[in-house]
Amino acid sequence: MHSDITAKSQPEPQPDPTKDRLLVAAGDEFAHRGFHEASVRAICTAAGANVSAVKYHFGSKEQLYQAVVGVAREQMCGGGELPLMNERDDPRVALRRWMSWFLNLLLVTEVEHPWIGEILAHEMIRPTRFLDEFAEHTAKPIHEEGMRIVRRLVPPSVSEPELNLLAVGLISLCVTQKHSCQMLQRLGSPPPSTPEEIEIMVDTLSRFALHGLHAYGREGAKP
Amino acid sequence: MHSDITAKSQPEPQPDPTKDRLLVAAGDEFAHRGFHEASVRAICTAAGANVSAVKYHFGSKEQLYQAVVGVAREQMCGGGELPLMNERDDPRVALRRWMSWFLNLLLVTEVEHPWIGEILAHEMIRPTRFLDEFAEHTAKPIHEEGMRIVRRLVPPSVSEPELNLLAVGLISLCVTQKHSCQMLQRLGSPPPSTPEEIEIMVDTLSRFALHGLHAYGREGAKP
DNA sequence: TGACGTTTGAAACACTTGTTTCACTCGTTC
DNA sequence: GAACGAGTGAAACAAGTGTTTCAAACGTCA
Repeated sequence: MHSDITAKSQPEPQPDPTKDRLLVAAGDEFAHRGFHEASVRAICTAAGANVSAVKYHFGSKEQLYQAVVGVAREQMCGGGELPLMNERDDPRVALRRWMSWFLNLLLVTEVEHPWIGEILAHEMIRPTRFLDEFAEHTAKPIHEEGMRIVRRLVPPSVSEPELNLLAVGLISLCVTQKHSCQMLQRLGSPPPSTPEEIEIMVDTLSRFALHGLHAYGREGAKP
Repeated sequence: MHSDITAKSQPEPQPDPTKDRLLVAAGDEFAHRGFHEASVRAICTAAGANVSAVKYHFGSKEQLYQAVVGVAREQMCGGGELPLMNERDDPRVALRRWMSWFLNLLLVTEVEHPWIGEILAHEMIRPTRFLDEFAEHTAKPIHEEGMRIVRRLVPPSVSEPELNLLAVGLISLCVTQKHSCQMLQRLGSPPPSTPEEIEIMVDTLSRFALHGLHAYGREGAKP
């Protein structure tokens, strides 16, 4: 264990360069290829480390993956908390704010959290136990906040399953931009990446959703 | 080459049992694990065939995959053509019909076309050349029909990029039900599978979208 | 019966996978 | 200097990959 030159007596665990390089390389590799297809040797080559370093610093490929997932989630949470709607808030404003937060979370990933999106995409078709945890602690709050907003925008006569479906619809409008980007760019609609472009998208989608929810279940508003 | 007992003289190419079993087993395996992670040996074991049969009947793993993709696309097209909107059609009816067709295509997969959805999900994050072809010949017509419908439901003042974004929004509402089903069932909203359940979903989503599009871009309709 | 092309079976090919071993260097402490 | 633990390097491990080879079996036709 190497310690700081100014603090010999207190050997606080200095971040290990090799361990850090492994973590970064593993993040890139797992994000690009998914857990099963990622290669430990490729990670070590990219990190300039020996294969034995994985065992030494993390224990195994799976534990390395868990470490990467932990970092990825921290990176994601660093982007700011999910803004919750107060009782006195205008639900229309809350909807727009929710969408803006969510779309920025999904699409501004290059610098802030480069791994979580790709890792989740892989988890979505070949789940590991991490997906359960993510659904419970990260996706569920977003969905529940969507439910709360929807509930205040539609008449009280709308049933619970319908509310749920509409909330999922709001999520759909956002996640598809990230999740189906390979298809969207082949259809000539590459997802935006800069905050300015994203804000335009938020504008369009939130107005669409707002009108859809507001007229939903009101018979007189039939177009 | 073995021929029908009743038609010795006309040796029409009878479907090869081994080849067919390989195709079915490969479809399941590729759908479940994706091209890269699927194992030729696992496919052959499931098909009760020897590994050499893959080389003999198809040439290689990649050519076997292409054969599976071909079958999967045929299965999908067998479900019925995309209903196109005529000039005299009510665009509101056309929207509902488009959504119904699309959601049924995505969700009624167990019997009719069990592979295409999963294969596409894998392609979406690790594309092979098949994704380009699929985008061009299958996804593009769906998207363009969505554009035509949206165009007739919003005021002419709405710009082309906005139209595009709204059409992608319609697609999003549908594909998420298939594409994110692993997450949705963890959120307590497992996608429907029976035609009856799907029709309820079509009802809710098409009304939501209809109202959203109808009021979109009309200043007076601001809620 | 013998010859022919088609199809299969078992084995080996060369290669990659995650994991493990062990000698080795390095910095610190006694 | 000796002893110790942390960390690294090269090599080997057993298992798995797609592919290839080649002899054997098959039904068909002369």
